[in-house]
Amino acid sequence: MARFCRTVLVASLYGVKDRKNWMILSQYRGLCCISESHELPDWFKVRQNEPSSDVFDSDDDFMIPADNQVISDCRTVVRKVLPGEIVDGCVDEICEILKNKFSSHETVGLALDACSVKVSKSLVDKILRRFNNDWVPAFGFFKWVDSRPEYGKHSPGSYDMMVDILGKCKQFELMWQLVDGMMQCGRLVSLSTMTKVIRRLAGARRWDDAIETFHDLELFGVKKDCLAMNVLLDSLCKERNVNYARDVFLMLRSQIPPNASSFNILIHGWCKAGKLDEAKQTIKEMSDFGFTPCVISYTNMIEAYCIKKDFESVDAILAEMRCQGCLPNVVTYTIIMHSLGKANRIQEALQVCDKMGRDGCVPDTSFYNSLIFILSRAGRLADANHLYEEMCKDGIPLNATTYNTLISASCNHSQVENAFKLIKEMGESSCKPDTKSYHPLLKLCCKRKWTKLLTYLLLDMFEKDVSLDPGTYTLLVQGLCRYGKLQQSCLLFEEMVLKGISAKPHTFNLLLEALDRNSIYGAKEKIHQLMLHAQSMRRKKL
DNA sequence: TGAAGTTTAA
Repeated sequence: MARFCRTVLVASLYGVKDRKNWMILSQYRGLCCISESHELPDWFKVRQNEPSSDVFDSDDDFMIPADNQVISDCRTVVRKVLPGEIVDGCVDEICEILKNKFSSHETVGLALDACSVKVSKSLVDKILRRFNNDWVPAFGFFKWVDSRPEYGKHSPGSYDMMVDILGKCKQFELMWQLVDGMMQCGRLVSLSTMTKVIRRLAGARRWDDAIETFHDLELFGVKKDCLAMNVLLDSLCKERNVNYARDVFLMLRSQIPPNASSFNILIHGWCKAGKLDEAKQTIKEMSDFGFTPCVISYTNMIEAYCIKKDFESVDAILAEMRCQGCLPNVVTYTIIMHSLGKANRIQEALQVCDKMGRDGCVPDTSFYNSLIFILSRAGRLADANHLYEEMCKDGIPLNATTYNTLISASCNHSQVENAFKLIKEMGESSCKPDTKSYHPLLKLCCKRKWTKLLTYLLLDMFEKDVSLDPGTYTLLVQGLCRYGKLQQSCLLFEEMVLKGISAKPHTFNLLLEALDRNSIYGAKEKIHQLMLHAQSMRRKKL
């Protein structure tokens, strides 16, 4: 029954020559949940090099429907099909509801009141993980659960996840309200909570706020110790403000004794910023303070020279390490091999593998991933695939990066079917596909104007709860616009802005120019309004 | 993600 309804729905969707898919995708994501297993639709099975305007329609006449009839029809069908048949546990039932569009997090609760599932702690965490890019449904659900008398209190872990989601989506006012709420509920705020707050503030370039939060830690019952200081230093360094990190460090170190990590964090910050003199100076300070520079300190320096392609200096540091009795490890070797590969020095890169073996250092997943990357970049996709097989055979665990690297390589070599095979395998393995897995395929579809395949991929993403992140929206809006799919581009742009994701000025301009060129003034006005809306939202956030 | 390394990025 379920399969039948899905088929009918999908068929009717594709039957209308793509016109309404985009509206449905944008307006009613729940549609995608009706499939129990996913297969490639027939039209995909035609090979890409066989000309078939029907399959890879490069000029479909997409139109926005005048009313929302299609959407409400789909809702009716989906509702009829749902109970008991397709819903696999409470998680799916709740996701089904949460995938609708909500104007605010308050309205989410009203929609959820209609369902009668038993909420458990693990269910809350699963839902939060699935909606970690969509704060409105996540927060609405979180509040709704909180209001149910039988649930009790959220666990500190769930609170921390929610804090992180709000921070990631730059909802800082709500984030602070939640932290205050945690304070009122007892001693729920921990260093882990405040770590999320500090990292997200620094990530939004609110460096002063991040520093102020550190100074206020004790108000939240969290100790201002070396561990907390390191979180602040690391957040500042990772968000490219190593100068701030240094100032904070100089200010704090008389009150809070640093450890070796504090120095290594700073060394890493300087190295990433390409400031090698400062990095060397910090290594000296580290020794003066009584900490011996370790493999991490040296590896940071090596990475900085690798970025500059200064492999002679890399060798000099390796020699110095040996003198100090500090042996390079798999991380050191990965960095060197990767950089040689990127500098098109493949032979030398491969020699690193031998050298590592002689040192008795065992390759790990990241090392393999790196090797797969440089081999495919050098056009040796067959060797890369062979390595992947070797990993499977030798029991070296694969991770999402292994798959994502291979998918991207396959797309770059126009091996679309291999990319699909990998994404399918991924779904069946323990590492689930994420936005990065789909990214290269989406990009290729935009470039080749494969609208149907693109629609299929988006359906597949929604089905697997892979939410679109800002990068993917940007890719789609720009990609569709560049390749002449202006209306689809506008729709996605609208969805992006309404979700509170800030678009880059470049994206605005690209769209406006294209609409101008095509004299589509109505849409131009609409995009302009959305742009103003986005700007005022951004101002509110600041 | 979080004291160092791997994919993605106009």
